[in-house]
Amino acid sequence: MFAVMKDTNYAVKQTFIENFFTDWRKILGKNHIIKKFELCDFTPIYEWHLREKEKKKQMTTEEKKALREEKLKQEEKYMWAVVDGVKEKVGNFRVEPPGLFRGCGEHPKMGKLKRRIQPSDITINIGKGAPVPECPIPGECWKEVKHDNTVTWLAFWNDPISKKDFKYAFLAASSSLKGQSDKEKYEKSRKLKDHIQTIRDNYTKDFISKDVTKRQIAVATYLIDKLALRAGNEKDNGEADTGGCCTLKVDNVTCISPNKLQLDFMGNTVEIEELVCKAIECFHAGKKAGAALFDKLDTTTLDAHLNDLMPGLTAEVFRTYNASITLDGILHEETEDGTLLEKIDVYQRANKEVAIICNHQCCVSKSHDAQMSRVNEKIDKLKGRMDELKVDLSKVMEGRSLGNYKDGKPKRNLAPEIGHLTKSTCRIEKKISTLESKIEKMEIDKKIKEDLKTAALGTSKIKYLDPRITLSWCKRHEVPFEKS
DNA sequence: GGTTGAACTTAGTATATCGCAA
DNA sequence: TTGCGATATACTAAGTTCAACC
Repeated sequence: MFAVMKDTNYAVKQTFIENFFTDWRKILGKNHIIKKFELCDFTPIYEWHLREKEKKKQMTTEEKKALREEKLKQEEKYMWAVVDGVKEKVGNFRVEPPGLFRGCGEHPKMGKLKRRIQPSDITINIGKGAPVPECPIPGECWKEVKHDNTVTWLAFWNDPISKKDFKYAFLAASSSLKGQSDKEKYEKSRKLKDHIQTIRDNYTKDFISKDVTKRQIAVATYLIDKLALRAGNEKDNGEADTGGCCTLKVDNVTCISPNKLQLDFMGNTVEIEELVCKAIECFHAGKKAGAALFDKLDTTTLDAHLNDLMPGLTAEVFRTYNASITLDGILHEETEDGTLLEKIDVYQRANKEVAIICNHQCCVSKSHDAQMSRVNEKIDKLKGRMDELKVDLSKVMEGRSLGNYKDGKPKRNLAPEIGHLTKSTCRIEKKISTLESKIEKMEIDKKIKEDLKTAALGTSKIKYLDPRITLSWCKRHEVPFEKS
């Protein structure tokens, strides 16, 4: 497990190594010859792993296909569950295999061994009288078989890394159960549309409330609405150190008077209301680094307040609402009668805008730099060609010969006689202008690529954009749904 | 009224697959 | 046909919410 991770940056992190070695030594036992991590050479195992990977890569398409079909055949019987008489797809029917825990950020438990899950760890939830799924390991049995029809999970086990956490087997996202709850989510966010003006008026008033708690609630709601922050629950020590709105520390937030704000986990400074800036400066006063910005606030308090404003309103609803309405707005404003590609481009840009609002990030891809320099090369080449054309143009203007190409062949003289001057300069000029727009387009593409190297579009599309907005736009503008 | 914990949603990453241009 | 980049999917960690409990 460790050797396979040799080329990741986990393998060089002290916490990761320490946690890994502690757990490994437990397995090795006190008297084992292996005592020091530094003396272990994992290279042979790593090289074996690389060879196996290469073997897999070398397989022909048919071999891969056969393998896939064989796997599918074996899994078929685990892929479905009958719920209220309807066959539904199961999301995850495999337990998490053993491995080394990979937490996000500087997680204190990274590298710990995630042990194998046994049938005796697993609780099954099925209908009363339904046949109990056969335990796949002979001689072992399930921890428990329950018949709870008030929950949607099919099975669960305790997370071996964080004992108090559970891992569940649920139905797939395409199941009617998940679809139904998705629909309810989007209906709720549509309902917010009818309340949003009142809510915004309300918190704007409270920016200057004498009551500190009220003022903190107002500013927190504003940040959630305006910057699409997530709620920010308290977490135990021993978990990843990340934060949302309610857990903001004074050092996460810098005010730039009179109306700008810098959040350390977001790239740019953002423009905010001056009164919000003043309020935040006030919340800062007298606090040391590491202190909570909203000391009078937690998610329970905040959600209670939101629930008063609109039944069922929570912090997350603002994100869904703002994401979906942004998509709708951009699609309405910017879609023009154009080619299919142009329409899809509008959709993409709207999607990207939403991803930026929701701060959906990803790592820069390994090949990003290489891709960029390839684009740069292409642009340079085109620019070189452009310079040549310009020289040609001036020569033609002066009635001179164009000379030869590098390979010695004479350049096609576009204007052998002065009489054709206008026509030939036109042709060169036209070439120059198409080249110009080509370069321009590439420069724009390059900029977009660079700007969005850390933006992930998938999450907002699946979790925050009401599919009905996309569907109706597709219908209106004759774009096939699967292209959006 | 605050705390805890169960259940469920959201998020990011590794990997597989797709689709298009060279 | 191939190889690359874009896109989809699988996986699992991290987060939210709500209700039970004390």
